[in-house]
Amino acid sequence: MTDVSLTAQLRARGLRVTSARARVLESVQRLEHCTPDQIYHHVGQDSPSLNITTVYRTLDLLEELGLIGHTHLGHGAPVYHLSEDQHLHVVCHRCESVISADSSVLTDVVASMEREHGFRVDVGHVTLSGECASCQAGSR
Amino acid sequence: MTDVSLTAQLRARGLRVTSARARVLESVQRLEHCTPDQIYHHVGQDSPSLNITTVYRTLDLLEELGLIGHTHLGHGAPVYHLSEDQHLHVVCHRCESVISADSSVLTDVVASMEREHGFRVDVGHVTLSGECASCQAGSR
DNA sequence: CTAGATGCAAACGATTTGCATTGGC
DNA sequence: GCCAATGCAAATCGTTTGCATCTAG
Repeated sequence: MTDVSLTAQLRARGLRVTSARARVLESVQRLEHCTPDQIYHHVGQDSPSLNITTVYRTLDLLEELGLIGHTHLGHGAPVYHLSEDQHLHVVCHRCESVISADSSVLTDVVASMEREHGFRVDVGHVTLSGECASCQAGSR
Repeated sequence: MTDVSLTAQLRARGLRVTSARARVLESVQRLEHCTPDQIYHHVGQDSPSLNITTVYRTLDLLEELGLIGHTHLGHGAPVYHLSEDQHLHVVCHRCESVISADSSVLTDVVASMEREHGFRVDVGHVTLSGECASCQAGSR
């Protein structure tokens, strides 16, 4: 289904349908939350492997097409995910663990940003950070 | 006042009170939302200038002391701000402009993350991203 | 005087760019 | 065959590390 969508989107823009594009999209789908480097290694398990540069360029393209999105969990590399799995990322800045929360917790925030600032929040791109339950317990 | 606090915090930990530390803290205070590089240049307008390495090390220290905090507006460098100006950062991923919103819009989200996941959200570290009003108008 | 702070240069990880080659259409 | 897509190497950006020197206490 994403596949059909990819081909359609590429054709619609006069871009070429290549195996690199399909393979990167599959990896994002499979790995769920993944950095460019993880995708590079995952794709590279097949042969021939893709160049890391191509992974970066393809991720940018897939994002422009609206098929994937990314968020920043912290200082490091961004993580990519399919646009269709829309959820909120929550990361602990002590132990780096990530939990996914339902994006509905932001419904009111989205509405008030829209109302007060005309700003349209992209929920899939939001990461909340703070301290998780076990780190709060441990740091005492 | 932040100054008194800095000296006190350093003394309390047996660390040294140096001009580099005071100058970096002043720059963060003055510049409001600033990257390590911007701080480096701002501090460097005086002489003698500080080394960029010292800026990084000092920012880490000031953050550990709880005097400053940082958030990630996007792909690039983090931005630092005084802990006392607690507000929510909102950035447009098209034009990169940043607006500050009152952190109270997150009150309910913070409460529900606490209740449902025992997770304590750090509001000063949160950045919402999306599309600002003028970019929405422009992209049509 | 001595440990902690700073400067300097080099290393590092993530990403981008320029340019030559390849491959969809 | 042509232009988009890819590979490759080098450049770039932000940040960290190792080590020598300096300075607050």
